[in-house]
Amino acid sequence: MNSPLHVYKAEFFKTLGHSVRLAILDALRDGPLSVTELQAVIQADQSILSQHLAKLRVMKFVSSRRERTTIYYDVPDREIYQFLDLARNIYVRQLRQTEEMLKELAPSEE
Amino acid sequence: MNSPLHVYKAEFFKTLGHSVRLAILDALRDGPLSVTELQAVIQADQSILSQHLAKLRVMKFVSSRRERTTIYYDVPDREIYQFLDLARNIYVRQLRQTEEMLKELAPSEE
DNA sequence: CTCATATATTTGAATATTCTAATATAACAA
DNA sequence: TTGTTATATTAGAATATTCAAATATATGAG
Repeated sequence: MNSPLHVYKAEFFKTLGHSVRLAILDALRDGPLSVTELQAVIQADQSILSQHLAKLRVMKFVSSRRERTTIYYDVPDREIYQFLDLARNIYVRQLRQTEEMLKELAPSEE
Repeated sequence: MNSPLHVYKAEFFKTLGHSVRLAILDALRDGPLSVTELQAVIQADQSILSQHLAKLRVMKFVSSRRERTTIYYDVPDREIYQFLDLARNIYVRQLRQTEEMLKELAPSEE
């Protein structure tokens, strides 16, 4: 049950469980960006961004390459976007379910 | 950047970021199970399981139905399994990458 | 070498999550 | 009613994660 693989799977999802890290992956959808560019797109400061990039690097969601003083981050495994899109389908349905419950609740004010 | 939706997405992944919760979803792959049955399959005690089921319920990964004194849990949105399988493809590749790095390291003992 | 720019790492406090143990609730049987 | 089984919830301690601030490193210019 708590085999290394099970733990690894959990780490995989945990790594995606932060809004800044999701924003980073989103920002890299159309190709590599430098840290400075990421800072501009996502409103987060340098240190925070660097810390989250480190986590994404450890779990191999992103790769980086230096070009002079600039470091470009990239998402080498493009299937991640298919995966994120599938996730979106699911959580949109989950949200709609909640919405419907609220609608049922509102008119009768129960 | 920290819009409610972004936070919600993160919650979605965070909910999957625990080995017991992943084990629960795995156990429910072939149909509903009661809490007692889940306890048998996954080696975790009642309270723990119940707490993790609560989190999965809140995020609508599972639904529950009572039958006399027994409560059966189910995964109503089957697309979740497609999604989990896609995740597996990705993290298996990520693990292989790490494995290759280790192989490169071993022979030369660098 | 010194300075500037870009990025990474470390440290500790703030916050969130998980676990354990105890208690609560719900359904039913006797 | 009392007891029993199945499950849920609560409370607090243990642990993990995040953030902010400070510091470190790497590269290149002058």
